[in-house]
Amino acid sequence: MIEYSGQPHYLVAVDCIVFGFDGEHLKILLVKRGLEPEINKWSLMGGFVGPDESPDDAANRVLKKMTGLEGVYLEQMQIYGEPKRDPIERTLSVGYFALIDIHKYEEQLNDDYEAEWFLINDRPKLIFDHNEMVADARKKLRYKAALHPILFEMLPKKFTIPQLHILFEEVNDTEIDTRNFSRKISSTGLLIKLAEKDRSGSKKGAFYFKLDKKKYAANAQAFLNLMPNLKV
Amino acid sequence: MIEYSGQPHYLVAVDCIVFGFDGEHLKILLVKRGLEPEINKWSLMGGFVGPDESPDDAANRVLKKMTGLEGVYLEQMQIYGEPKRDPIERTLSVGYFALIDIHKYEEQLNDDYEAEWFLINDRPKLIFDHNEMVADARKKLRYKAALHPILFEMLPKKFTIPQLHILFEEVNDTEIDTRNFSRKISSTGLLIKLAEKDRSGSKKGAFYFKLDKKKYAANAQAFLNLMPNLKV
DNA sequence: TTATTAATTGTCGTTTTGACAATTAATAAT
DNA sequence: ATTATTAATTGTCAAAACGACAATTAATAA
Repeated sequence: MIEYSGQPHYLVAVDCIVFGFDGEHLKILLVKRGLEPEINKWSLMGGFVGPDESPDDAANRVLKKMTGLEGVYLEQMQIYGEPKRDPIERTLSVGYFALIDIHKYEEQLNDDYEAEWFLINDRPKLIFDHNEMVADARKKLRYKAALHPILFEMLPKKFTIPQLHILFEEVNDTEIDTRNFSRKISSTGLLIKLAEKDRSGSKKGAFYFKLDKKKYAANAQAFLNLMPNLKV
Repeated sequence: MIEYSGQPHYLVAVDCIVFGFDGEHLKILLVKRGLEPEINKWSLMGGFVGPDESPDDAANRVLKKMTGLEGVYLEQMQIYGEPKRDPIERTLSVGYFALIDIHKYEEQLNDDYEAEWFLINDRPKLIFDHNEMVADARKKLRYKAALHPILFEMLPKKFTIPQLHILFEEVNDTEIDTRNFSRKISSTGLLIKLAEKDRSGSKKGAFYFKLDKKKYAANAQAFLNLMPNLKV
């Protein structure tokens, strides 16, 4: 068999920044690393890319293994490839960010892996360059969410406008006028109002909405301007 | 030395989609592949990631080697990692797109490498998954250029609004109203009008402009809405 | 019955957008 | 020298979007 002679070979891994929303704050899912070095330290969930899978496949596999979830929103971020980033041997890692419904996860919790949710603003120090990855993922999430309706991925099927509002504020770390927000979200035409109300949060109660999946699919690539003062 | 035992190792490469603009059309720079398999077939310029460099470093090195240019606009696109994408042995490739001033390149042309500019819409079939990479790069270029002032990177230091206008139309494959375009570009405040005129294109002549580099740097991350009908 | 609270709908002046017209500065033709 | 021609530039205006802010509504608690 022919080979590209003399070229160096490296390990290739994937690391996933898993975002969730508990109704109040943005969270990320971390695991305790299971191998040396830095064993038992907090890290992103990751794994090596196997011989018969693409990095995308690997990310989905890792996510399935550690959360039990399939078909989650997963997006390739960038590659991390500094020569010395892994002290043992050279490993390039493809960073992904994932958006999941935090409640869905709790149901399917897999206790084999020590996974835990942390507030994005109060998380432990992570191994290697994982801290940088989280910072990058957060930026990318903001960027993407300002233009595309992806934050729904972190909410249950039925959700209220106030819930969505808090989520947007959390992701963007800013206050958004409640009244203008409702109007903007409504104008996207992506939501279908349900008859049912959520009475847990207030006396009046807030109507539940669900995604119009057809329109959502059609608008996944469209530019939407979902944030005020988008133009600096 | 400790190793991650039993994990497979792969080759890691970079491939660059180099965009240029000749005043009329969008072009890409291709090279004739110098090694087996598919030797002498047209391909993107690429190379393996060396042991002491990051993928970003490698992309810059390849670009320098094949075009003579340094400090060009280079952006990581995504990783291509299907197991069978390279028939010889498994190679993952990080795709980059680059924007260069086509005239700058001509000056520094390096004849050691058989590089040639092709119209983006009339290019030869490329090896492996390079055709897919070009398609992806084009999409990404459109996306990015709709929001951020990056197309200037393909123009000379002095350029006219009509030149910029044609470039925008080329990249987006659409017609843009000349009058609204000038106004929008002016309103960004990124351009400085020069006293000199370009008289080659018309009787009246068009004023030259140059970038306000300070404002350009400040707006590199800002959202600008540079395309009409951005919202679908 | 009233006070309270949060959700929802409404108002309005300003800015942006995009379709379209008029003017201007040069050269080429008469 | 005057006029026609051409492309660059500036201008107009109605519709839509934006964003600051107020009023109303539907429930519960006092």
